[in-house]
Amino acid sequence: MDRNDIADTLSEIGTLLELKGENPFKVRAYQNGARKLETLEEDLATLIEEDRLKEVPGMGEALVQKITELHQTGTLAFYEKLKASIDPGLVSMLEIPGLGAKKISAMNKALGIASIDALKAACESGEVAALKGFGKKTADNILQGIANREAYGKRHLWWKANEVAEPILAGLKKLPAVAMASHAGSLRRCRETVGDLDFIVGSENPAPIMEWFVTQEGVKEVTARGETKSSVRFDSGLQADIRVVPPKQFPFALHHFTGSKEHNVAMRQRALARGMSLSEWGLKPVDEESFENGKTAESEEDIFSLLDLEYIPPELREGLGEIEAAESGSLPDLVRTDDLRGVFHNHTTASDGRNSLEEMTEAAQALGWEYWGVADHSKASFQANGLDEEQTLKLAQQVEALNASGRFETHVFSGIECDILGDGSLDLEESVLMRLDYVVASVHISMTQSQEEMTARIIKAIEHPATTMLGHLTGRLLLRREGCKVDVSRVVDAAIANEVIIEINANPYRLDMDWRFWRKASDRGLLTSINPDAHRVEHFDFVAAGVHTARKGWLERSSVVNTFSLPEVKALLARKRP
DNA sequence: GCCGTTTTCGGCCCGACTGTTTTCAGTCG
Repeated sequence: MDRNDIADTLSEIGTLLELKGENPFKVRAYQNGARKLETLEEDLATLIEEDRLKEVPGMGEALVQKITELHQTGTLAFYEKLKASIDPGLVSMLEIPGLGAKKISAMNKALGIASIDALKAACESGEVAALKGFGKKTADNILQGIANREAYGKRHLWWKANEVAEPILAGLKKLPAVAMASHAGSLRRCRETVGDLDFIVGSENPAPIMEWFVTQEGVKEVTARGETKSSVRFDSGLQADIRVVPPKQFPFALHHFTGSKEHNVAMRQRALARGMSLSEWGLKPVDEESFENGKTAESEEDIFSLLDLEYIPPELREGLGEIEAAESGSLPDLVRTDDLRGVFHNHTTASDGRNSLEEMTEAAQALGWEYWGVADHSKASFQANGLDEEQTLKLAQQVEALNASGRFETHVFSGIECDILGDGSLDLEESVLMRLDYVVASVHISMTQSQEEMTARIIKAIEHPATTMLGHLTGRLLLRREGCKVDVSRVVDAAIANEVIIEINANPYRLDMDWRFWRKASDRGLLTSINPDAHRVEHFDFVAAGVHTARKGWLERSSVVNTFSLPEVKALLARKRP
């Protein structure tokens, strides 16, 4: 069993123990162990073989034994026994908001409820409301939760959530009662999808802010309304929370609610090691009763500074080593959207794009870019009006003529998004591909191959002498479709060995290759290009989402080729065109 | 279940909000 499967099993053990009413800290130990396993720097097999797994923080005797058993045999007696003792229906009930292990367990004991359907029936019949500790309101909320789960029980694309959040944040900042305001949570950390929106406001006068917030356009339901904290749900199902705190507390609250949980735990531990207690309320000596005489902070920068740390940008706060890097002054100087000087991988009306070569060039110039590259589809993408050899060369001639005309200051590179066929060969003649400035090789067809087949196929395409970069590695569409199965580590190795760039496809539904792979890959020397995969001029804006992916992957400008100047990029592309 | 020069036992973050209570438990973040 590989480490991700083992991590899933540990996490599930945590959930099952919770339903059993086990010590919450034991539950946390399992969940922490699962996470540690997922983010292991070293190879699990090696660690087990050399008996060094116990050196990983959070891995004690019990976890090491269980992980070893799972790794070597693929099963775990403890887990099988635990699983058999708990009805799987109870586990699914945890997904209903407002229901936790205690209530589920209570209803199970008193009424024998062990499925969401049974729960729904018991709520409707009044049985749940009659239970001690429950009431009509609770039963109604459970029913509402079941209904919401069906209608809304999903995450939201960062891009779309941000479109809702931006006007709210702008509106909040204009309110007279508001001293300062920010978004927080996974939205601020720029995760590819977000569960809900979080807003933190600094103010001495919360009442008018609450009133404004719950009456915003698009608010369908006010799910909580307090003096300093409220929650609303929008038509789209997206939920938004707001918290108002005194201005003095704002930086601490902002830091706390930006998270991640793992980052916060590490920050608190760091504070404790210095005899201090850190929370959303402030930073104070451990032995002080209140935060009244605690440290003051004007901004998040001050909080990090008080703990002898460099400022950690929100995108990095995932508990993946950012605090250690901030301590040693080795945080990356993260790439920014305004570092970009151009983009590759874009489409025009020659294949399935909406705008012409000239319109796209004009838009690229308006963005201040020094260059952009046209990479229309190749003929295997029949549905996208892909180009054959003759059409490809014709488009390249048009590009050449446009550059020569001097109509635009922005230089246009001629490329192609060439399909990687089922056997790993490229869709167009090598002689044609070599005459273009660059080739983006992408998988669009035969997406359901086995991991072994797909990995070999992609590596073969990487080894093709004409390939400049690899397009959307897995082909995933967030919240819609899983990507194809591929051994990322081997693909990255092949790309480095063959001087091939792997793109960050910045389409908000793709963000592929995933940020989780980038830190390690760039450490090994892999370069990327942040590509909007634009099919119309407005899509150039997608690069902002791609930059988030790069930042979450710890990337600096030096790893992102489209931050390079025009001469530098020309030299880079020429490596593949001897 | 993990951890430790204050501890091998007793902590492990804790406050807001909700609903059901009549002073507090459960959930959430």
